[in-house]
Amino acid sequence: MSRRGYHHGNLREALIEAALTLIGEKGHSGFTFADAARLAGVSPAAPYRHYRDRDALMADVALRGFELFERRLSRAWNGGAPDPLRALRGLGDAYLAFAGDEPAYYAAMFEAGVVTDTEPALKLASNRAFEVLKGAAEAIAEKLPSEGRPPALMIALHIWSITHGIASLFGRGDAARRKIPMPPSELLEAGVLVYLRGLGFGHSG
Amino acid sequence: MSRRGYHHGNLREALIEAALTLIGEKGHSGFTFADAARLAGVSPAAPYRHYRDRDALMADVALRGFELFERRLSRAWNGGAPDPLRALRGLGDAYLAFAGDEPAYYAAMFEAGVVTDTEPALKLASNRAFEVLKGAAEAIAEKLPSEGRPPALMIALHIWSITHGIASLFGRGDAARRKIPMPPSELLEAGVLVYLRGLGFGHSG
DNA sequence: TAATAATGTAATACGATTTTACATGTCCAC
DNA sequence: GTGGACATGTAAAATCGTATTACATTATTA
Repeated sequence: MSRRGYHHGNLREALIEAALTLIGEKGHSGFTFADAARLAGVSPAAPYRHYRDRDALMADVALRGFELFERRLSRAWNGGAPDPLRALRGLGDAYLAFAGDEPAYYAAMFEAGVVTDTEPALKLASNRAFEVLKGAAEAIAEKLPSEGRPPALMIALHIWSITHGIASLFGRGDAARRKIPMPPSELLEAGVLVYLRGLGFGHSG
Repeated sequence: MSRRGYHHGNLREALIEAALTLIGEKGHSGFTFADAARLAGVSPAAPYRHYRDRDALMADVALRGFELFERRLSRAWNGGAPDPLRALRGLGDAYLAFAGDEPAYYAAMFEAGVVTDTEPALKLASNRAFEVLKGAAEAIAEKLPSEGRPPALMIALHIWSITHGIASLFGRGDAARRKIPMPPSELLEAGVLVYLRGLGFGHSG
């Protein structure tokens, strides 16, 4: 992060670090390109060598966020071990922990208005993170009675939605969190258990 | 909106209108105080007579958004008529329709980083909107088997979370929407039905 | 090692933010 | 009604972020 001469040496990474710090402090609209440059110890024009504008830096933060997110979710899911239900619980906890522990990444990914469709790398990283959830839903679906079972994609979207809703409304690591009389992880676990019971989970099928 | 003399006559309202227009066009971070002033036809300093800064204007947009939201949700719930299940479906549809049709309000309420806890009026309006959901959850809970039934508050939080998650991820009226192969309202309805089945809805209790 | 690419700075133009002093209009007490 | 207080507007100016351009320095490599 500290530069040794005329050239910084690793400005791109330093700008990402600076953006994360500033977003964490003041929210996704509370950081400027010039702030990031100052924090990295370079002139206000230097960041333009690495990013077209502030939004491009934000998009790169989101990209790295999705990549980190995917790793965290994959590790938590752990291939469905020791059993799909426990692994799913761990997956939900990892999702909530990410939103709580990395509010800057989370804001860049989901709240800064970054459009994931236009940038292929961003779209890919976002899809990969979702694929972890989809894989989990498929493993769960196999344990369900086949009669009237919805597609695994729909199950994945339901679980993603309630998890994302809880994370966004109650599980954020900043001032915008709404307070409720229970931990978000408990709320999520209870909700998913009710949902899975509604799908006949645990019955023979 | 058009002024007749030295004084605007209704600048406060005009600024809200301008903010909604600009947020709708360019997202919650894509409008400035000066933009709003220009759109209202006044000097850049005029808005400061009505709002401390841009964030205060955004907070007022959020406040009005919550008030409108509460009216829309109340009307959709309609006291639980003709029956709680149908009314709940209408409530969910109203929630999604609000997010889709009023992305500017929705962004100010849920994505602009407005802290609802510090401003009493904002907190009140936000709570009132949630109370509609809570009332619906209570009406639904009465139809459930009493054994192992979670508190109505928890049911309300589950339904709020999945609805908000679907609205945020798939149901927004702007470019940040992620695309899925089904309408958000259908995804929500299916999810809530599974959840209610998991609570024993429809069984005798 | 010399040319070239990569990466930084300085200077500059422009616009947004925010304050201060001042101008104009509204409205209520009398 | 009218005069003064208050509300609400403008103008001007200081400060800062954005973004471009010309130039300076370092890294890379043929």
